[in-house]
Amino acid sequence: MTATAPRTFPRKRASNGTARRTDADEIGLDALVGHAGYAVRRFQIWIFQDFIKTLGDVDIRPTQYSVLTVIGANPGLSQMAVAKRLGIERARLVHLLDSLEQRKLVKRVKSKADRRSHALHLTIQGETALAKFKRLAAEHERHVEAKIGKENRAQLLKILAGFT
Amino acid sequence: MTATAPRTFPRKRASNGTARRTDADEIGLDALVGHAGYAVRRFQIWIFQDFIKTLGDVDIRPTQYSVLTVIGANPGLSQMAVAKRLGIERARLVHLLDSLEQRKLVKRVKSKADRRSHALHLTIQGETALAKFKRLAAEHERHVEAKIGKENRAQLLKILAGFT
DNA sequence: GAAAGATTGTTGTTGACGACAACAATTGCC
DNA sequence: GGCAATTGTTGTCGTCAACAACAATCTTTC
Repeated sequence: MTATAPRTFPRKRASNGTARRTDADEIGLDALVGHAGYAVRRFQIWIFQDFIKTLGDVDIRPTQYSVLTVIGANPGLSQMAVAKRLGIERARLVHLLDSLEQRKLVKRVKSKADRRSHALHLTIQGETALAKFKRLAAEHERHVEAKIGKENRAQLLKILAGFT
Repeated sequence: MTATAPRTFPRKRASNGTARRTDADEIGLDALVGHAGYAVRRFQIWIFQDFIKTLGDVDIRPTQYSVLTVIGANPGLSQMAVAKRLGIERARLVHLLDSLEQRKLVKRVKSKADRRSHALHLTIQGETALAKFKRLAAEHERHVEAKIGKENRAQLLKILAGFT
């Protein structure tokens, strides 16, 4: 655009007299402080990033973990039931299960009772893998405790119990 | 509709007589209960949906609201500073500001001190609009109180204050 | 004072994710 | 038997985070 590029300017030191306020600490949030949604959002981002990192070696994301956990605790569920329970779109669950089935962690068994639906089960490797995932998830949960405090985490779980 | 699915009262029963466990209430979550991330995620989805619905008439989403709030409280900030403060990618902020600028709520002023950066300001309409947004956001916050309880919300804000 | 490196805004891509819509196969209902 | 509803699937669209590359500009360093 502006092809003229004579940059020989007298030194305008922006960092001398006028504070530039580029540091996050100095910037006020005004009304944002006191908004539950903002705090929850930031916390959720942090917690997911820690979960993803902690379970990075096994390459399991939070949603995948929740699917495996529910299937593990309730073998034979249909995709619709899992989707409803976890608040996932059934269209989305298709891809999630495709991935998990490809990794031999889950298998779709054609249901005898309802030939439209699939009964979801963990494979043998899925069971042992989930056990490992749970250990790593527990480690992640300890990170949360370390971040906000043990009793704060317990308090939080109690407050939000109605949403699980 | 996702998180707090309305209960289906009549127990569904397959033709063969075995309970089908399609209702969410009957499905256990096993290890998922006790995971802070899961509860926080579900709560965050609920809270954002209520925010979007409550500010639906003015068509303002949570992220847009946070950007407007920070600019309103700190006029003249650069895009980089806003992005850092809110934990948004600067690439993402470009589109957000494009939209807000198109709606005449925000203006990008070429900075004198640093010709690379833009000083962000609310327009006059932006100021009055933000005032209205804040009233609606306060209404949303009352919804949160009604959902989890007044002192629970306060407790939550205290616990998560470090993430803002 | 000029070269080298860092920063700012921008554009683009990728992938996870939610919301919808349409479809075939199957089931339930009347 | 016929018709509406359900289940899994495929596809599209839009939001959002994470990167990468780039031009313009600033800062640092020699």
